[in-house]
Amino acid sequence: MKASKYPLFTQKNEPSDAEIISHKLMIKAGLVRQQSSGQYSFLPIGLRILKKIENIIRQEMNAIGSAEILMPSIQPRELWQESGRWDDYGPELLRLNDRHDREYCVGPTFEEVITDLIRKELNSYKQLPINLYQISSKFRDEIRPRFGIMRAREFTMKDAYSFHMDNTCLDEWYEVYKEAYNKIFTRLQLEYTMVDADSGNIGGSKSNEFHVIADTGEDDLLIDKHGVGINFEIAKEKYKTDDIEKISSENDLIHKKGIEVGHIFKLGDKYSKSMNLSIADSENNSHFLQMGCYGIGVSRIIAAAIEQNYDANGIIWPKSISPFDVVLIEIDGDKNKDVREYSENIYEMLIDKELDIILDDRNAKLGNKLNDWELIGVPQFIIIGRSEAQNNEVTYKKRGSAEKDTLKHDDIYNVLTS
RNA sequence: CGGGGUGUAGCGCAGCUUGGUAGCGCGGCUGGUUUGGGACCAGUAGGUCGUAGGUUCGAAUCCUAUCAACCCGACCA
Repeated sequence: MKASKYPLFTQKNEPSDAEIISHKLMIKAGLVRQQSSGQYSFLPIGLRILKKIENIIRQEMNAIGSAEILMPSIQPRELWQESGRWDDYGPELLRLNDRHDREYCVGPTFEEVITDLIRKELNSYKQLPINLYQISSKFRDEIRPRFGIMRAREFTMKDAYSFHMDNTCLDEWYEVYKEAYNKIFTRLQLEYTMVDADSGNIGGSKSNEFHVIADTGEDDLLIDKHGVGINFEIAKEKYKTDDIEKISSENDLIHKKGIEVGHIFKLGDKYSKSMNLSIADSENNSHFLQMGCYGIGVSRIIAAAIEQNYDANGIIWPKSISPFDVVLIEIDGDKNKDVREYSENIYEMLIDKELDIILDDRNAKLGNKLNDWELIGVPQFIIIGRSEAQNNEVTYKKRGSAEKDTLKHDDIYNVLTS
């Protein structure tokens, strides 16, 4: 990727309608642009980050044997009436009619659609368990969207669904997903915690939330010394008081703010019963399937990661989700043929080694380039000017540190990947 | 939905109190001088002041309505 041909949309001025740091930086660094309330276009850099997160999730879902599918976002009223949620879900469900005046909603979640799919496809209990997931756009008509993509109306979510013959199997798979979630958030290099949670209008018997810890989080968490936590919403019921300070001091719990980025549920037979998803066992006795569902707010993770990783100059991406592994900045390459050629050589060499690299060959000053990439948050810089080109070396710098090191040509790759 | 403030150039803002037909910074474009951490000089383009109506000789400015996005609250995987 060459910056001269790659549209960057960084801006110097603070956006006027952004309140929290992640929102401000996402606008300034040119990751997203607002289209209307709670709806954002992803610009090239923003989409690269989204795809990096998606791919980590995809790999870990595939690793546990969950298979990727894709379902339609516009869903017929009939399915939602079967589950009872056409009436229960409320105004957050965006409803619309087609040209034949048939009623639909824009999917905020997909229990109905996938339950319908499985009841049509499932022939035998021997096919169970079934584990499927998708990564797609969801729409929730929030009362008040806010904080940029943090609480958007349209957002990218990974939702997985599991189908089981019995509770024991559901319990086992619930733990498998839980473990996969721990792997995902560890790979994303985020400080996070899992808490017991309220299952809300998704329903079911048990649920756990995964929160990225951040002061700007909208959820109150109570965490014990082993890192095990509970959402304040259910702590209120458990301890029969609304006083969060009282609960935390009396029970030796630490109060922290969290951004909910994942939520897993044991649904039990809520949807299989209402939508009649059942199968005969080996003795020909019919059973409603046990279900689980497992969500991750993919786009929200971008904002959450920024809330945890930034400084006065901009974003600082964890290596795992940075839009690029490294930016190669040439100084006056447009005027100095040696610099340009040498930069291109280094660039080609690193591409061959499959690093995600962008060569900033724009006709701009060094300070401008550095400021752009510090704002965007790429974790590693290689700088090439006249002296580097002459001496067959490069200047290496990490995001967030003022220190600059000189690297010999042969050491570049090792340092970048260490 | 209740409360609050806000809509003026791509972005950030001033002008409004006290009506006289728009200005600043950033960004853009052209030329020149610069160039190892956001350069400087000169020139230049870009806005029927959210929209509609009203008052007035005259409205960005006053009045009414309306729309939009933002903040607080209720609500929310």
